[in-house]
Amino acid sequence: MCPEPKQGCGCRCGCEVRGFIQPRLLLLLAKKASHGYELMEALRAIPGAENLSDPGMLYRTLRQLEEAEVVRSAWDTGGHGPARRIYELTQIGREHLDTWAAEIRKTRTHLGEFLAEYESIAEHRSAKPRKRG
Amino acid sequence: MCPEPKQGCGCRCGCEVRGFIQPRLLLLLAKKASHGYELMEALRAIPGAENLSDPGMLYRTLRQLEEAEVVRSAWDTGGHGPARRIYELTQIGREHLDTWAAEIRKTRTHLGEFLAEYESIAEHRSAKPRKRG
DNA sequence: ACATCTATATGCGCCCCTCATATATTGGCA
DNA sequence: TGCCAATATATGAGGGGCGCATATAGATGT
Repeated sequence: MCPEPKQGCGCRCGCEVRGFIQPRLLLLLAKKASHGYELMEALRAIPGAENLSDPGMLYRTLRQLEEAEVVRSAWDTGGHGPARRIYELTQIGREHLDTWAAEIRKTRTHLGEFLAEYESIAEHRSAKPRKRG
Repeated sequence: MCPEPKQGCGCRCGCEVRGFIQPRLLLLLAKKASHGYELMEALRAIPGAENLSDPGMLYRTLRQLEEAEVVRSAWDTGGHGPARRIYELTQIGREHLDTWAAEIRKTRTHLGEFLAEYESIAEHRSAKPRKRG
């Protein structure tokens, strides 16, 4: 999106959903209780979620979610490496995930409507020569 | 998404695409050259884009887009009200819109994949009684 | 002894966005 | 004539999301 990405305009240059790390984490935790590092690697493996795997953002989000009682954590010292903080969803968390899913469904619809309108214009544009710009 | 939206947690509580006002404006301008106030009302009329119609964000974005040579403007003093700044897309702007559309298509796909996975879990969840949370 | 991997955590700074505010022109109405 | 509303553009303050760098520390391998 940046006119000159290499000149460091600072913008994000992409179409990303704000706060999307939250539903990603909730969905992962809905499948299986897990700890931060594992969630980080899971995000890294999901197409379209790679950039959500930043540890800074990740651990801060997990803390926020716990503060909001969306997740619950407990230390696990039984593993092989350093101690891990195991997170699991609460009932509130499951409800949050449902809410997120509804919002995401709406957003997806709106993106579809945008694309439909774009395509009708692009089609029209390719049908005749462009004016200079 | 906020645990306590009424207590003013400050978060956005929704699934919104970052910087989405940009492609919205580009698409509107691709259809017809226009000025800020008209674009604002157009956004207000689009389902899912109502919250993009803030004048502060709008005029600042238009200035940024002009700075980046994505749009071009000229004063129109012939109308009935105060002078209007008429914006139109440049060639760079049309290319930006194409790039945005490609990104949006990707994001839409990723949202779809998220929802598919969510639904398989929600289905599984509703098939048997939930554990306490 | 030392590097590497695993694992969690904090600090800095930019940018997007919301909300409030300022200003000028035009038109309607009493 | 005086006043308010609508039209139209623009700036300022403040907060949160996010990217990037950095710190810490236990466990493992050589």
